[in-house]
Amino acid sequence: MIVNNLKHIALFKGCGPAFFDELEAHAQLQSYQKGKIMFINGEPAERFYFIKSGWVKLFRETLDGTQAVVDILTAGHIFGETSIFEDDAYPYSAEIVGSSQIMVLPNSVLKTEIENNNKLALNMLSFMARCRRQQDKEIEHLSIQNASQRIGCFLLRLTNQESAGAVTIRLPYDKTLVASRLGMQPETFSRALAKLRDKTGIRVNGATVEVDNLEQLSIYSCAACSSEFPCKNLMVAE
Amino acid sequence: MIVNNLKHIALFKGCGPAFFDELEAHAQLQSYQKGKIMFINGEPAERFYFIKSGWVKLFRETLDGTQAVVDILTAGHIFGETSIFEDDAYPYSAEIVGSSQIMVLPNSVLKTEIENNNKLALNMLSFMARCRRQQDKEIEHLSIQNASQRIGCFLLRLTNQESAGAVTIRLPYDKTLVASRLGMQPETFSRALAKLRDKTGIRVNGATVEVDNLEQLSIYSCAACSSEFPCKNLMVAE
DNA sequence: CGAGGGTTTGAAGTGCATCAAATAGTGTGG
DNA sequence: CCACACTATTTGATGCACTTCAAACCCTCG
Repeated sequence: MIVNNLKHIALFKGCGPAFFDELEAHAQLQSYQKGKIMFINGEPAERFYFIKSGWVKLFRETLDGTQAVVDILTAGHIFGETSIFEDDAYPYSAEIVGSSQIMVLPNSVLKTEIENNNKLALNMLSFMARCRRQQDKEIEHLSIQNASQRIGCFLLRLTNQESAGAVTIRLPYDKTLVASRLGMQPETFSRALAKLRDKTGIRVNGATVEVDNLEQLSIYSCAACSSEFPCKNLMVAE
Repeated sequence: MIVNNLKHIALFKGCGPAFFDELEAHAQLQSYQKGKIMFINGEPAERFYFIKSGWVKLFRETLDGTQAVVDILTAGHIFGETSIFEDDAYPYSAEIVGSSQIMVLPNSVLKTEIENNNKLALNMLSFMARCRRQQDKEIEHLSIQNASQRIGCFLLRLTNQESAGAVTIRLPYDKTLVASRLGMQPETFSRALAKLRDKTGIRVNGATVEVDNLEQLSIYSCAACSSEFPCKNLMVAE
C-alpha cells in the first residue's frame, strides 16, 4: 500500500484498517520539481499532503508581493490538513523548494474519520496544541530575539538535543531560504551568522556549521527566550 | 447555576447537562484585583478559567525579565485550557490587568469530557484552528507591518466590522498595555499613533479614537497584510 | 496641593533593510 | 577541461524604524 508511511505517524495512531483502505483508494504518489506551487492561500481545500521526501515552503504574500514564510517542512510532515476546520480553504500557499515526492490525499476522508473516530480527533488536538506552542515561541522569538540569536536557536533545533559535546550541522536548505524562514533578509542573515561565529566560536564553511561547545551557543541564543534552559526542541515532527 | 455562562459559548455547544453539573460541582466564582498572578508558565495546570468580567494578560518572560505578551483577554474568553494537551503545564503566565470576576474550573473534568464526547473534541478543534489562524496573522504582522500599521490593524479589530462610516473607538486598556500587546515600546506606540493620525486623519483624544473614514484607515494598515481586503475580524471570540 | 503613574517629547544609539557591487559557487555547452 | 552564464553569498555604504535613556507633561486621586 502506498499509504503505509502514514500508519507510522503519531497523528494516525489508533486508526483502523478501514480508514487506511479508504485513504489508499484515493491516494496518489507524485513527484514535483522545485518551484511547483501546490496550492495558494484561500483556494478551496480538497486535498492534504504527506511529504515522502523533499522540502516544501508554506507562506502567505501581501498585495505588494512581500512574502511571509509560515514554515518549511520535510519528509514525514503533512500540510494542508488544517483547512478542514477553516471553511475548507487553505490558510497559506505551498511551494516545492526542493524536488519532492508527495502523497496526495483527500481531505474529505480525513474529515469524516475525525468526525467519527474520537481517537483521531484527540490525536489531532495534541498535534494542533503542539503547533500552537511552536507558534507561540515563534512570536516570542520574532519580538525579543535579535537576528543572530534566532539563527543560533535555529541551529540548536537542527541538532539532536541529546548530543552534548561537539556537533557538525548541515543547513538543510539555501541560506536565502533559511533567512526567509527566520524573517530576515539574506544580507542580514550573512552578517548575523558572522556575528554569531565571533560571539560563540562556531565555525562556518558553506552550508556546514561546526560547533565545539553547544552550551556556549545555547547561552548566547537562549538568553532572550522564555524556554527552560537549554532550549527544548521545537520541531513538530510527525 | 454559576456555570450558566458557559452554556452559551460555542466551545461547549452540544455538551449535555451531566457535564455542566459536573463542572458546577467544582466551579468557583472569584474576584481578583489588578496585579494578581493567576499562574506562571510551566506550573502544573489543574484549572482553567472563564472570564466573567475584567481583563487578563497572558505572557511569557525571559530570564532577564523581558516580557512577551501572548494575548489580552476579556469577558467571555477562557484561558489555561490548552494545557490539557501539553503535559498539563501552563504554556504561559496569566496576570489580572483590570479587576476581574473569574470562574475557576477543573481541567480534569474538561479533559475527561473531551475524551468521551466527540462533539466537544470537534468544537475544541475548530477553536484551536481559529487560534492558529490568528497566531499566523500575528506572526505575519510582526514581520511585515510597521508600528503604525499594527496599531491601525488593532483599531480596526476593535470596531464591529459592519459599521462602514464614521466610528468612535475606545481603547480597552492602558496605552502601555496596548503597546506591549502589539510588541512595541510605549514611546514607540505614542509616536506611531501620532504618525497614524497624520496619515489617516483619525482624531485621538486620550483613550478615545474617532475615525471618519474607516476605509482610509484600512487602506493604510492592510497594505502590508495578506488578508483579503478589508481585514477580516481576527478576534477569537467565544 | 502634591505624589505617582501614565503619556508624550527629545536626543542619541542600534539593528535591520535597502541598494549596489564584488565574490564565490554551480551547472552548461563547447 | 575551460569559458561562460547564472545564482547564491558576502561586503560596503547609507537610511529608516524602533529602542533606549532622560526629562517634561498630564491626569487622577488621596
